[in-house]
Amino acid sequence: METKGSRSPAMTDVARLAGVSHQTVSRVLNDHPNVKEQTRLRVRAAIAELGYRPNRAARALVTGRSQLIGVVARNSMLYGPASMLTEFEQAAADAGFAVSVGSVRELDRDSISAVVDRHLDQRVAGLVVIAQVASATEALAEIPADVPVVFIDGDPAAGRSLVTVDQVAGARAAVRHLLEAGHETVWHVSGPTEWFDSAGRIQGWRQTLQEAGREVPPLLSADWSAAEGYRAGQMLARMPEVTAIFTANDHLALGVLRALHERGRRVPHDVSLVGFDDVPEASYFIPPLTTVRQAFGDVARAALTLLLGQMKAEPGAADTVIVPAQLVVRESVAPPS
Amino acid sequence: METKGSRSPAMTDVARLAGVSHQTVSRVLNDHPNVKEQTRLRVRAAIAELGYRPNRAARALVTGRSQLIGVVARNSMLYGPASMLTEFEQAAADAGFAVSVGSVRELDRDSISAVVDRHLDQRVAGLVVIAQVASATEALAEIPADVPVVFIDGDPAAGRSLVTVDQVAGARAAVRHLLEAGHETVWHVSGPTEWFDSAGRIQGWRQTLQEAGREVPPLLSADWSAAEGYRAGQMLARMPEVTAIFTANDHLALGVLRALHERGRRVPHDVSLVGFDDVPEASYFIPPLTTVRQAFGDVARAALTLLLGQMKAEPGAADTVIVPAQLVVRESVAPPS
DNA sequence: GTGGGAAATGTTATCGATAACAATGCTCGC
DNA sequence: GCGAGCATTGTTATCGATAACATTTCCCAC
Repeated sequence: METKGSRSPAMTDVARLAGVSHQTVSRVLNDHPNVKEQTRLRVRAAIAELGYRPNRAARALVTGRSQLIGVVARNSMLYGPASMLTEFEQAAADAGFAVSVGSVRELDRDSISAVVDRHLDQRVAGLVVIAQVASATEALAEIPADVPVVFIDGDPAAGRSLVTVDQVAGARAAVRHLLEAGHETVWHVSGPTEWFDSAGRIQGWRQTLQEAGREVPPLLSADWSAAEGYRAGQMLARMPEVTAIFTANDHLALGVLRALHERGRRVPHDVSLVGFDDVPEASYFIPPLTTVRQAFGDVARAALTLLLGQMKAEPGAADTVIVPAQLVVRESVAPPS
Repeated sequence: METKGSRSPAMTDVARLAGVSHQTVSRVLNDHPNVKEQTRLRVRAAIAELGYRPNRAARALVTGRSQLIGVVARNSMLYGPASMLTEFEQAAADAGFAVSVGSVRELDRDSISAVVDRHLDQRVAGLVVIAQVASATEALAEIPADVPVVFIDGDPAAGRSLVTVDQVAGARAAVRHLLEAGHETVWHVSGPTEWFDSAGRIQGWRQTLQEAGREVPPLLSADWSAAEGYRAGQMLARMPEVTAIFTANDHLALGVLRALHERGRRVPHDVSLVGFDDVPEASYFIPPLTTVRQAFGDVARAALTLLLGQMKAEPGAADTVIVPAQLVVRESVAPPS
């Protein structure tokens, strides 16, 4: 387009070409009502001819707000957060927004404040905080009240604008599936307990067992890694009474799978297993893993909708969207032998 | 900090408090040499007292360039690109830059141009293009020559500023490792052949076999998924002469692993297997996977360094950095039985 | 056909920084 | 003790958009 050696055209260039004032060009650009149709077309033509594109910096300066959405996320290669981010970026791009990521090593107050400040420097139009732990929610105190904010995965009870997957229901589906296969009870390898996601899954697991009048075995809590899944699996593999395991994500399941394999306990013949996430590889585990899928795309789109809503209307409007989770049945569950 | 209800302080506020002109404040901020030490301190104090932070939009407007680096990447949850992105964001943040991601469904010219244009709208200070296929490199024609650009994973022969992992050497190490274990030859399940990464790994595989005077078996090419790895694995599992397999990434290896398992061919007893990437779960595959690790952090930092270099000096300076890959030996390789 | 009011357009101020130039102040040599 | 020359600081213009207000145009009712 703008392969000319000179600088890119500004609004006044368009105005000159169209024979109007720059303000009229601005009005056309912003879809103001009081512009004659004929003028509008003339301006549009001039814009097209020059390949004009508005300078976002200038606009941001005068309006005090950019076409940029800041995302705060933990720096991690975890499947969930990473999926979330790409999905959100796609949705935002479709709505004409750019996304600036600010990742943070730990979700503590200070790190989050620093990233939020960086985003505010850029005069972001809104913020999305992927806040899987309570400390992240606390950091919201740092965010000025007039900046639209949406949380993903935060505390469902916080009364802030928030989108999250129905972890409890997902876990219930997983546990119910195992009970229905005939298992007496279900063991759970959870994620870090300070994560809301973990808490929800633990709660769903515990409730379902209790409602069915089953004994609730001790909780094994881990981080999200295959390594810790393996460690937990080594314990579980030694206990013959363990016939059904629900892990808080698929990578934990992978670790458990290997531990069971090493002790000669076969899945699903001896032990049934259900994961969470439905990572793309899950159907190629040995055996293919029954798991719970989270609709990250839906979460991302819902978050964007909430954010855009806040930009138009009052920021700070609390609105909670809970996206359902879905059990994906494969071959890692069977009746107890 | 700026919890006051009013707007955040501007440079003139700082100037007034420090008893200097706003220009002097600007000079302090930009580390200009000719400011008296005493004045500098006074201004610094005023900045701290007010919690002043420069308005990036205003700066971008007048300099024509923001403190924002645009990254163009394919929208995918592949381990490599995703790792790349987070690592780069970290490095950029440390250098005081924000990162705007622009992901794209396909790496064709049009999609890339669109994303690049969006970034140019934001007046990015530089661009990083994660360009795994040739079509991405072609799209560089759209990028004005005065914008610093660094490619990651692009065509090593393109003569553009580029950082990439030494795919050839990585593949050579993998194949050599298998040959040294005593295997007659090594089969290869590659990624999509139009990817530079794939091409490099194929080349390294082929070269190493040829140099050792071994027969080069037919290439099995796939996408990067466990699903296609499984399909390729089903074929390979049926062929008794296959004793060593090198897959172009770990997820392919996972699929192969399952296919071999299903046909009762044991790894590494009957078949040896080497992957590529070293995803965190790789040591929890059954058996733990020998693979090749790519130093994504190094790639990201090198890319940033190149980019900053271009910003200071001439953009367009061609400079190629090749980051080594490293074989990680685990348990999926053994001598042929 | 004329006055009123809305629709359409133009003018000027503004956002908050940097750049270019102007104007001080200081040091030092003779 | 005075002027050259550099170090330091201030003034004004500028980037490219939107906002607020001013002005012109148009249409219609009376």
